[in-house]
Amino acid sequence: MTAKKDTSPAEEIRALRDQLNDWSHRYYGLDDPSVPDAEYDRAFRRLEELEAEHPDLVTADSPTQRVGEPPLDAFDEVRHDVPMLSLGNAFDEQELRDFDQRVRERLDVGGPVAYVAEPKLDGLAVSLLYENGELARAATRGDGETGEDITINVRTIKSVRLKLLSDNPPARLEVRGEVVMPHDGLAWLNKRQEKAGQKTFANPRNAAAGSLRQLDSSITAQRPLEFYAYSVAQLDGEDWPDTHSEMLERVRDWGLPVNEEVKVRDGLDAMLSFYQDIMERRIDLGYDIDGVVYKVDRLDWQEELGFVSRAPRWAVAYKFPAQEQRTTLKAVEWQVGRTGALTPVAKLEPVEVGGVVVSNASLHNIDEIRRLGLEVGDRVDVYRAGDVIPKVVRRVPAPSRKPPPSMRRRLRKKIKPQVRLRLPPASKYIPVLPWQRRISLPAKCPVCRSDIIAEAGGVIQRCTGGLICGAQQREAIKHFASRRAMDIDGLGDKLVDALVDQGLIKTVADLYDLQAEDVAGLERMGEKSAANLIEALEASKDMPLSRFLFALGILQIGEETAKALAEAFGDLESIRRAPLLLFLQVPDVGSEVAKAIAAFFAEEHNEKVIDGLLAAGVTPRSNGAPSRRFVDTLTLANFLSSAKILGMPLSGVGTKTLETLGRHYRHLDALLKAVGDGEDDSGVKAGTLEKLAEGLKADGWRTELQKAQAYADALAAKAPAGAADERPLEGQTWVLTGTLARLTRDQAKQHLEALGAKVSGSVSSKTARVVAGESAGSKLDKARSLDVDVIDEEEFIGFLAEHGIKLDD
DNA sequence: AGCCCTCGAGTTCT
DNA sequence: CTCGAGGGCT
Repeated sequence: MTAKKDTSPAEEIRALRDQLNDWSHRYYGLDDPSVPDAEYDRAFRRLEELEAEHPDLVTADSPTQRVGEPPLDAFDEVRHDVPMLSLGNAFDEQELRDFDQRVRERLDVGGPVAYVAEPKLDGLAVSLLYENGELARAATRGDGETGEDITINVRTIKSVRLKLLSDNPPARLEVRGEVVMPHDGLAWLNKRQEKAGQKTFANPRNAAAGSLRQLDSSITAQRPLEFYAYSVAQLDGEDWPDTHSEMLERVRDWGLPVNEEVKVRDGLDAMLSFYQDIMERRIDLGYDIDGVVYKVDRLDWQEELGFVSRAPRWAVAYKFPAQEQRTTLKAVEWQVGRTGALTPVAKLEPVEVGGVVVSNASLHNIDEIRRLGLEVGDRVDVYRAGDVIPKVVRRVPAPSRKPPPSMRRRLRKKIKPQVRLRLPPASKYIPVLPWQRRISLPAKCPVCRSDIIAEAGGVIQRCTGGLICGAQQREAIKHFASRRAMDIDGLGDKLVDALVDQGLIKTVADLYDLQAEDVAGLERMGEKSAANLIEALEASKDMPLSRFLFALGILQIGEETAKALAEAFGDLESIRRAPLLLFLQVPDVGSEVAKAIAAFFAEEHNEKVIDGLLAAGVTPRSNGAPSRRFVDTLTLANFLSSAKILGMPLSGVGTKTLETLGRHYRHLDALLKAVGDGEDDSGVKAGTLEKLAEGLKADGWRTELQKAQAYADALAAKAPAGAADERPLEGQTWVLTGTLARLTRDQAKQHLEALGAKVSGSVSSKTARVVAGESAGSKLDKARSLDVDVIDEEEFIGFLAEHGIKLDD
C-alpha cells in the first residue's frame, strides 16, 4: 500500500496522507478498522520522515498535524452565529407524552410524527465550522451565545475530519456534536495519570472537559477523545434536505461520525421503546449517556414549531433517572475484615441512586479519603455506574466548613462534648464521633485495641490482634462456614454473630462442641434448625484438604493456592511442619505467600485451633502422599535460588551458577562438604564457593537449607514411585463459558482438573481451549478473535468420554 | 526491568 | 465485579 520508490516525494506524501486519512476515517468514523495498527503506524512514521525532509509539503490536513501546537495563554472568545440552545427536559413518561401531544397539536397532524431519536451523550458540546470543506474553527458551547475557540485542541481529535470527504463541499458548514471520552479510554488515561503521579478523573465527562480545555494542545492530543455529530446549524452553498435524518446522512457522507444509535422513530410508543432499549444497553455502549433526545425529523415542521425563549419546541431531552446523587457524609466507620484489614466505610444520608437506596459506601483506604479531601458532614456525590457498588465520587466544595450552629454554640461555651466512657461494642464497627470532622486513622484496632501496622506502602492498615480480635474472630468463622470453604449449611452471618455474642464460640474449633440445645434457644432458631445445624457441622468434618486449608483463612491463601498446597504436600501434617523454603517450591507460591503460610503455622493459637479441629473429628480428606511432580521439584538448585529470593546474601552469584552447583552436587550434604573442604570440581567460577560459604554463615541460612533438604528427603520417601500419573492436559489452561446442560460448571472444572488442566475465568492467548455452552458471551468472542480452539458441550462430553470420564445423568 | 495473567480480598442490596 | 498486587515470563 506504500507508494513506490520511483514516485516523487510530493506524490508519496499525498498518497500516504490520503491513505492514512482514509484508514483513520474507517476506524473512527465507520468503526471498521481496515488495517492493523502496526501498518497504520508504519505509514504514519514514513509520512513523518518525508515531511521532515520536505517541510514545504506539509499541509494542514496531514494526519501528522494532529499532535498539537504550542501552548496558548488563553482561549479566544467566539460568538456563535447561531446560538447554541439548551433543550427542554422530560423527566417521566407523562412529560414525554405531553411533548408529543403539543407537537401534534401545533402542527395539526393526527397520525404519529416521525422523530429522530438519539442517545444524549454525556460529554462536551462543540461547534465545528467548515469553510470550503476545511475545518476553520471549533468552539465550545459556553453560555450559548459566546464560547471559546478550541480549534487547536479539536484538531487533535482523530475522529474530527480536518477536511470534509467531498469533491464539492459546501462553502460554509457548521456542524454541532458532542466530544466524549469512552470508558476504556478513561480507564487507560487514569492508569497513566496515576503512574505519572497526576490527578485522575472522576468521570468521563470531567475528563473530556479537562482535556479540551488544555491550553497545551499536545496534551489534548494524547487524550482518547471521540466526536459525534448531532446537528447542522449552518449550511451555505447547497440546499438543505427535507429532514434532519437526511442531513445527518449527509454529515456522515462528509466523513464526520454520527452515532450509530441514532434512529428515526414514529410516534410515542416507538419513542418510548427506543428509550427503554437504550437504557438497558447503556452500560455496554462504551461511553456515558444521560438520556435520549428526540427531534422532529421534518425540517419544515421544525421551522413551523419555532422556539420558546431559549429552547426549541421541536426537541426534547428525556433524561435517565440520575445515577449520581448528592447526599451527606454522616460518619466514617472503620470496619475490620477477616484478615484484620481496616476499611473505612462512609455512612451516608440514605439516597436513591439508580433505583436502590444507598446508605453505605466503601472508601477503600485512607488514601482515598485524603484524595477526596473528605471530612464528616461534607456534601458528597455518590455514583453507581454499570456496577452495583456505590462509590463516593467527590466532595462538593462548600462555601465554608463552619461547624453547624449546634456545635458553634458548644464551642463558644467551651463545653466539651461528652464522651461516653464505654468500651467499644463487640461489633466490627466503631463510629467516628460526629463532632470529629477530621477523619483520621485509628491508632489502635477499634474492636480489640490491638496495635495497627501499616502494610503495602502504608495504604493498608491491619489489626495485629488476630484471633484475639472480636471482628477477626467473627469474620474468620463466617469464612470457615462459607459455601466455598467448609460449606456449613445454616451457619450464616447472623447466627455466627449471635453465637459469638452469647460467648458460645470463640474459634472455629468451638463450633464442633456445640450442642443442639445450646443453639435452640437463640433468636430465630427452633429445635429443627438447631438439629439441622448440628447435622451440617457433622457433614463438614469430611472435606477435601484443599477446602480445609482455604477455610483456615490463611492470609494470601485462596482457593487456588490451597489446592496447590494440598496437591503438593498430600496431607495436613506435612504442610504444618514444612520449612519456609519448601512452600516456595509450590507452583504459584512466591516469597510473600510462602512467608504468610509459615507465619500462620508459627502462631501458637493457630496451632491450637487446628489441633482442636482435628480432636473434634474433622478429618481433611487427602491422598496422603506428596505428589510426584512436587517432589521432583525439590532440588538443591531450586532451594538455592529460593533462598536467594528470600534474602540469603549471595550477591554476585547468579541463578545460572546456582543451578550449575545444584545440578552438580545434587544433595546439600555434598555441597556443604565441598564448601568445607574448599574444593570445588563443579566448574563454576573460582571464588563462588567462598561467596556461598559467606552466605551460608549469615542469618542461619545453613540451617534453613538443611531443614529444607531433610524435609525434602523425607517427602521423597513418601511420594509414589515412578513418573507422574496420567495427566494428558498437563500445562494447559481451559476456559468454560456459557451454560452447560448436562453438567455444572463446577463438575466440568473438576473433570478438567483431574486430567491436569487449569481452568481459568478469562480467555487469553495462552488459553488452550474454550468450552462454549448455551448463550456464551464475550469470552467466546474473545476466543474467536484470538483464534483459540473452541468446542461445544457435545464435543466436550465426547472428549471427556475419550479420557475415561463418563457422566451419570 | 517491565509486562501479562491470575489470584486474593473486599463490597452493596434485595 | 473490580482493584491491586504477587508471580512468572521475556
